[in-house]
Amino acid sequence: MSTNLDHATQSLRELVLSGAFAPDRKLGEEAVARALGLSRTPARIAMATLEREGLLVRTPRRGYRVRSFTIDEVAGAIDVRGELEAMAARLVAERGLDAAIETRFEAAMAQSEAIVERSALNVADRLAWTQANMDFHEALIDGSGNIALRAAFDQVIRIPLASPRAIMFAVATADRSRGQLRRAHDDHLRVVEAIRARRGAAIACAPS
Amino acid sequence: MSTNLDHATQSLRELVLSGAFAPDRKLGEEAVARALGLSRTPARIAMATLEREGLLVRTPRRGYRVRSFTIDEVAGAIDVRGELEAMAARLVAERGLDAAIETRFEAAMAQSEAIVERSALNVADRLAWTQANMDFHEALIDGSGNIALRAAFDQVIRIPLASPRAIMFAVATADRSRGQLRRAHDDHLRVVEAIRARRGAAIACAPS
DNA sequence: ATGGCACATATTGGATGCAAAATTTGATGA
DNA sequence: TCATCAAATTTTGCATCCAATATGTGCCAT
Repeated sequence: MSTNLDHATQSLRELVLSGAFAPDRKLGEEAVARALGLSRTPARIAMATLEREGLLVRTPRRGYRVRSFTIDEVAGAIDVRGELEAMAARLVAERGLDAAIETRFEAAMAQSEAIVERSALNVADRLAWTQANMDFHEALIDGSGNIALRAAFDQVIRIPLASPRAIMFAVATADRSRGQLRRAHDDHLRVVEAIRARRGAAIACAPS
Repeated sequence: MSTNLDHATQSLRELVLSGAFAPDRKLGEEAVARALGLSRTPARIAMATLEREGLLVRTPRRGYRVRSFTIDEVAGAIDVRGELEAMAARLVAERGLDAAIETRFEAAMAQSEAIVERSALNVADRLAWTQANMDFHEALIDGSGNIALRAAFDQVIRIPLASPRAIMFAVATADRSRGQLRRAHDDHLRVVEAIRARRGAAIACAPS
């Protein structure tokens, strides 16, 4: 089960990420509460959570505001994500693939393979590819079996456009060529192969 | 200025880290509120924050409990920290040292150098060394100029015993030999030297 | 004696009320 | 006209209150 609070936090997160509030402008508790259809108490808690996530900035006694990110900051986040994923791949290679993770890898790969092979790619295809891409990266992180790595990853992908989910849209806004998808897919193939061969070292791939 | 909430969060964090509450046991709002000398509202926000940090676990409608960490999880966190610091060192080497960071490096190095040279080390010395060690690592992260790296680092060092502050006490509980301190100090020297020489690659050091 | 059910109690989740601090507005004087 | 200061209003931060749900206890039936 979930509570209203979880829902409120997620809603507010989506609102902020969708740009519903202007960056660097004051974000009043009352306004947020109204936007969420709740009172100020859960709104306040959701805002505190988003502050910890880095999406909002709080100045004591002066409220919250939406944090803005520069291109360099986003690029930096993607760098860190790549580093963490490379580490995850090494760890998975060392530990070996357990059945559950292997299943997730294969499902994601099959899905993305099918899409890449298609002749014409519509919006639904691209969304599906994005999902498969995310599933792959999530499986990689989970496979590492390192909860600190997982926590760091979660922290980093909260930076707008740094997530595997966002990359699709970041590159030329929803118009990524099949060639790029193909390349990302091949990268993933190489990673899985290296993991299977237990060659942990020197796994690196372009962000996807 | 700071508010009561910031104090509450910090106090609760320290209480949890100090083991004031038994792990995996229910942590009632009322109890926390009393422990903090505040009402339930700020207590709840502080608990939500600590949940996001990973120190508490929440089950909806069933409250929070203190999260327990295994040895492996702590070790994993230290691994991730090392990886992030290595990345930071590379980035600093690429960017070059700006004056402010260089000053911080030198202050930390001087402090730790002075302590390592001392003949007998009392508790105050060890605390001071811990502080200098922390300052060094903080300067390294800040010097990277990558806010995502900073955020990931902050997330990881919240795992008990994974912080540069905690390492001192983790190894044989406040009885680290001068040899170990010496080695850590030398590691730091090597890192700074490599950074000065702009050799970003292959910087790695033992946790300290 | 033990398992299950109903009732009593405690606790969470959310709304509202209140005081303090900050921002805005308006007035006054230079 | 513009700056400055003060009053009014808004907003934050915290405490308390209320409803809904979970938990604990004791009784009853088998």
